Amino acid sequence: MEIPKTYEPQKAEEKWYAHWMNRGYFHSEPDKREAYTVVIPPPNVTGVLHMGHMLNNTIQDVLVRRARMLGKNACWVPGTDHASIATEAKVVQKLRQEGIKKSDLSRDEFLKHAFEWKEKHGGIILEQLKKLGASCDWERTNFTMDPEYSESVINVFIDLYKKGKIYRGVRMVNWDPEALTALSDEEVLHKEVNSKLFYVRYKVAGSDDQWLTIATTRPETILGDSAICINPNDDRFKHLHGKQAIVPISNRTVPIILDEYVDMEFGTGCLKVTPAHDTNDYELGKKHNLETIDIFNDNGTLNSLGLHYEGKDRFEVRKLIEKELYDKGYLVKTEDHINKVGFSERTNAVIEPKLSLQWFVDMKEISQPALENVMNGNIAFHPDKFKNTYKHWMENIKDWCISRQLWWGHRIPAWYYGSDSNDYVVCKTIEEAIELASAKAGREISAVELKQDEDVLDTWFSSWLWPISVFNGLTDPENEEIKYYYPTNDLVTAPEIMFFWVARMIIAGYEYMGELPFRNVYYTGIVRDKLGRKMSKSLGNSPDPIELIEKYGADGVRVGILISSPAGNDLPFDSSQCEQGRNFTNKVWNAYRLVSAWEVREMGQPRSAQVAIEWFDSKFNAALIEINDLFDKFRISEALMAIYKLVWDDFCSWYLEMVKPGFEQPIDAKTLEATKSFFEKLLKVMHPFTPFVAEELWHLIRTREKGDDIIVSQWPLAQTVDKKVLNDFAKAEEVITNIRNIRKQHSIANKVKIDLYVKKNRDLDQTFDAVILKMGNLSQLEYVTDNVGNANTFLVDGNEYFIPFGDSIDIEAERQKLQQELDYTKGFLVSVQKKLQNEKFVAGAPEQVVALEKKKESDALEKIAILEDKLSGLS
RNA sequence: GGGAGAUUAGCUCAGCUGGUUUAGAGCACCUGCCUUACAAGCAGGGGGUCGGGGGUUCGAACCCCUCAUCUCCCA
Repeated sequence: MEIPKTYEPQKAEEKWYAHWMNRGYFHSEPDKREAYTVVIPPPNVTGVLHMGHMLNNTIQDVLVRRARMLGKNACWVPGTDHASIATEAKVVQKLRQEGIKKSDLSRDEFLKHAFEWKEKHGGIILEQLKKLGASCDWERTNFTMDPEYSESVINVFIDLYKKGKIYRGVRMVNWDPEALTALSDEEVLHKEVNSKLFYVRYKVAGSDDQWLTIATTRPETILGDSAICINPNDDRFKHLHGKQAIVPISNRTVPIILDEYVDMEFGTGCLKVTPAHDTNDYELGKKHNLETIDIFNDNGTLNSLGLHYEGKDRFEVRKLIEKELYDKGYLVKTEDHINKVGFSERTNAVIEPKLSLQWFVDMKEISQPALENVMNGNIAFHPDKFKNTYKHWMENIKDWCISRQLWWGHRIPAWYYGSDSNDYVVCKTIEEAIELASAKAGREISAVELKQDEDVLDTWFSSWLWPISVFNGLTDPENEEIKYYYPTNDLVTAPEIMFFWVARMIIAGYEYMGELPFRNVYYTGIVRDKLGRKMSKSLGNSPDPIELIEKYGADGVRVGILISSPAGNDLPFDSSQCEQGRNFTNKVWNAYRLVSAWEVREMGQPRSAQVAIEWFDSKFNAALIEINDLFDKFRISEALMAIYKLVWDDFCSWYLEMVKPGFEQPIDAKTLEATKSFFEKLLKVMHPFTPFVAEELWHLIRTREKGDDIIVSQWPLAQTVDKKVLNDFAKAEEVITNIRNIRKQHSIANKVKIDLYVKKNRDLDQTFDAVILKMGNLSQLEYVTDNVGNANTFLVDGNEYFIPFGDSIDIEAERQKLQQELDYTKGFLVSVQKKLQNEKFVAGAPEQVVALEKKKESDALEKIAILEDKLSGLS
């Protein structure tokens, strides 16, 4: 059968993925083997695969496939996240297109739409992961709103409440006026924007014409001012102590207070205090007992306290009020100003600090073990520089606002029965609520009187339980699976969600399992485009991963995305890398084509093949040891590069060329067998990176029993490395390269056989002479004692090599070449001798270092003598 | 404003406890080859005063100081 000249990935990918699924290789059940567990960072249920997912999941698959081959019981749990804000926003938008307003729907009606949307779009991303080759245990697919999962979330809320770690309170929160919900600090992105600094003057109360001037970026909030604050040490304003000021437009009289918080350098040194609309002002307000005047509606328009601006949007009011202040003579001047403004991560709306009644988790105490166990290395970060960032955050951890004014998510299990802010109970069911509320109120409370909290929990309040809840560790703590699979082994994720997710999973792990959730965290970088921009939908600079897979094959894309992606470094992605990956799969394919064409005949094994096998055996083992070590250090892309070079350079370019019989010549059985067995080992180490082509070739290279699949084969065991063989071969390689060079310089075709003479000045191992003969296409290799005249020469390890060419030799070129080498060697000698002449070096440096320098010196001297001798012989 | 990290070839990165390094790899580039596995290939080659300056040391890409530039995180 004719084997195609290029590898065709599509068919192989479909065939083998289906085969793996049918054989149940991805499925894991607890057994006696050591468990290796990875939980997927659950993508948004309605999301689609982007390059970040590709990177992240390829790394996970590489780790999982290798663990499986190491004989571990590998379990990779997939699933999706309900992503409350993102999903709800999408559903709202879709309904709007259909002419339905969310506010016209009841909660249940809305949730029905949301679930329909989830059924329709949910899980697309998981299907896409299959195309990539992800070997997830699909029977274990989880969703953060699955009934049992939801139960854990609610249980944890109740438990933390009972422990006094969850409280309800009025706090300054980040308000998203578009999504109409509170956000956690982590969901707010701060960006620099060009804005204006407005200088506005306030009249000092009781004076005729005494003014003070404040500077603000938000003049519209003047209507909510409750004080003016100055630094008590500011000599400029001593005369204002104890006075009051009149707020422009609203004409309210507010106190002038003193606090060292005010930066005397910034603006005018006078600060307007608006406790309802600025976090720092809120703190000031609390300290000085100021009135809190909230002038905004939830959607960012002004309310009745905004006077004649009622109903207008905050940004519109900013423009209008500027004019009014100017017209009335309050606006002193404006300046251009760059400041940082918070934006909603989801809706990109400008965040409004807003006072509201929300639920919080008290983080101080429960986060302690999470900090300790990362700092002491029980949980390892790769790269570990992220420990610093983590430490900084954990040491300054703030309480976590967990309530969201949304419907899509886990509804807060709190039940209200009265008008007092304390008239509520926290429990799972309305039946319990009736009981608890009655007890608390001291009277019979009926179901009708009870109203469940309208809010849902922050999505991360469910994802932080992910490594536990996918094994039902909270609802069924004694079950076999949680005991077997938890703690999981490695987590692969992006540093952006270190606080959102990683830190909180660690916290939940210690709080609920008394143990770490995973041992290693591998942080990937951000995938960027060629220009260094983050890949994003809005920029349209992100290639569609599925199209890439169709074009380059899944293996090609996997290689392309990993080839230059060290942990924690951003990955500037360019599709040419996938081309490199595809070329690699094609190279291996063609190596197979070559080997498959060889026919065995009973014959002796050529010497060149025999030594080639000896060499590659050591070479492979040396590389395997390195590859294992790189894996242990989570240096995944370096491991891939080591494999790439082992396969392409060592196996294809050297080994196969050495054992390859002449055109249409047969091969001996021993060499073919050794070659096939090397090939199999190479396919095994390739398999985690390029699973499809590896499986395909595994089955082509030999007929296999049922169940003999590479995915479940045993990872090669590293055997002994003969360093002498490697060393001797390196010298033979150098000789061959020199021969090729001379051929090229003199345009001698590869087909033309040439002679090589060797003058032995030193011990010379002749093991690889047969290889030199073959690879150099020599007619003979002869050892001589005298110089050979009229020849090209080169030096390897102190021995002289001659290739005579009769008349064709270009003496001048040869002289130049020798002179160049001589100059370099002399320069080198000088640098070595400088060291050796330095008495302090000889006295101070370790013996070995000095001995090495001496060896370098003698080698250089010897080389110089030979080169000079040759040069003089040329004239 | 606070914190972390980075700066090595055109690009992306290695270089681990300072000494086998007048610095390595892959890609890109240049030259020659359609050599009968692969032109998605083969063979060969060029390219870096290790961001600038100062210091410690017998010895610095590596340690210290300083300046510059960039990235990320937090407020």
